[in-house]
Amino acid sequence: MRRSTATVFPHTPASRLGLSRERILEAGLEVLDREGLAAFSMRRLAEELGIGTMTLYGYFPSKDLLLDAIVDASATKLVSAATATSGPWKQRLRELMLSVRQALGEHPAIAELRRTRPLLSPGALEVPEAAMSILIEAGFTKADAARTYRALYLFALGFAAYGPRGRSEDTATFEVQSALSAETHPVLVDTARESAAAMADETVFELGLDYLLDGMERALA
Amino acid sequence: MRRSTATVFPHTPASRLGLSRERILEAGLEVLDREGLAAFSMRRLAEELGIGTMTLYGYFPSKDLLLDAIVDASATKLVSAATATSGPWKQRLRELMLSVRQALGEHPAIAELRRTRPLLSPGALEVPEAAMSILIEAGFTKADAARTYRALYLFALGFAAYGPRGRSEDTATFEVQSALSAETHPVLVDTARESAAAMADETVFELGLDYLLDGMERALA
DNA sequence: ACCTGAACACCGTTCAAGT
DNA sequence: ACCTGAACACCGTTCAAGT
Repeated sequence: MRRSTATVFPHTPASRLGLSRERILEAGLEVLDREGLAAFSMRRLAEELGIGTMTLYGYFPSKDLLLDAIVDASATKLVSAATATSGPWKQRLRELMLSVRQALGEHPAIAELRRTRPLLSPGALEVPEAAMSILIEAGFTKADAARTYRALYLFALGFAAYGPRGRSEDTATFEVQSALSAETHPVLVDTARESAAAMADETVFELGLDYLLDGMERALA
Repeated sequence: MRRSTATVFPHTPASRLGLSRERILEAGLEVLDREGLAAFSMRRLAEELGIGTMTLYGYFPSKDLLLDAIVDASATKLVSAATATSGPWKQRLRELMLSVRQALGEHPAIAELRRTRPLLSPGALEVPEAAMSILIEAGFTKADAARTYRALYLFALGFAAYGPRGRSEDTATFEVQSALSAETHPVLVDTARESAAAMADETVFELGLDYLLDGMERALA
């Protein structure tokens, strides 16, 4: 149902203000990136574009559908990354998941939005198409390939949504230490610096991804 | 700063309405579970409790701090799960992560809230304390143990926040198939049933967890 | 002391009107 | 045809007042 936006509002009206759905989506993504989902409102976006709030409703029937369209548009950009290469399956899958993670990481608000908006536009499906192709070639059954891709994707989403968020390592250290006492949490106290560093560590994605790929390799053998 | 709630509002006032912070948190979690974060409002919660909206502000200084307290309270329940057992490190860690996943899955709105609320209350720290202890015993360095736990935890959060959500397998199949064409997505079309099943499959968590644990074992060797 | 209604500055969206 | 202000039913929170 939600996907019918494009057919309900099929073409750009002859705007007197230089408006178009694309222009609105672009500005919407900017506001999301800059101020976050919580600050995103129809009134705020209209102000950004210098138009009346209700003008937006000539291009998108609701805030929800506008957000869906922003998610779709930003997902389509993944296509080029997905159309990659040849080589050993582990390496190809690794590169694909790294590009997924990068794409998710560039727009943190998008990852948040995806929680309630499963992504099924053609552009967004390039990644699972490529991943499933690699997995089946590697020797997984259809069912195992699907479940395995799902595990990889959920890890990438988890990292994008809950991973490092600009917070500095020092801040994290302070936060961890101030909540601890040596009697109740001896190990965490002893590893406070390392735990704080891990929270800010972007390479945790690659660490987890390599654990997953190695575990997959073992399951194939 | 956010954690100072408890000291700013240290005790339950002598309520004429049988109110207490605990009672409010309990009702808040019920509303979150039943209606989701989007529907949660101070007015809605007050209505649920049969009190004036502003009465809530005598117990919690803001909606944000009330939500923090709900997250903390629900996290503390994990303690018992964390105080588990002996045995091989893989098995102990596996059980611990399964209990984390179960706890996160029982209250989906909590997983959503954690996105912007790092959890540092003493109760919530039992799990990382136990996990780090197992990992160091297994032979990981402090830094690798911290990064590895982080990867495991991000996978659990990803599954809780983005995993199966009651949607039936049939619905998922329909949604996947209706977006596909055989020319552009041959593999997905060929595996539509399996891909849809994977989206609804609760055991994907265990699959990914076992991949991670096997990969970790290999890294130790 | 505990509790609360009115009011303010927000929000998404309907509807009727303006060009 | 495209664009929009007023109005409605919401929201979190301040403030002053009620018991």
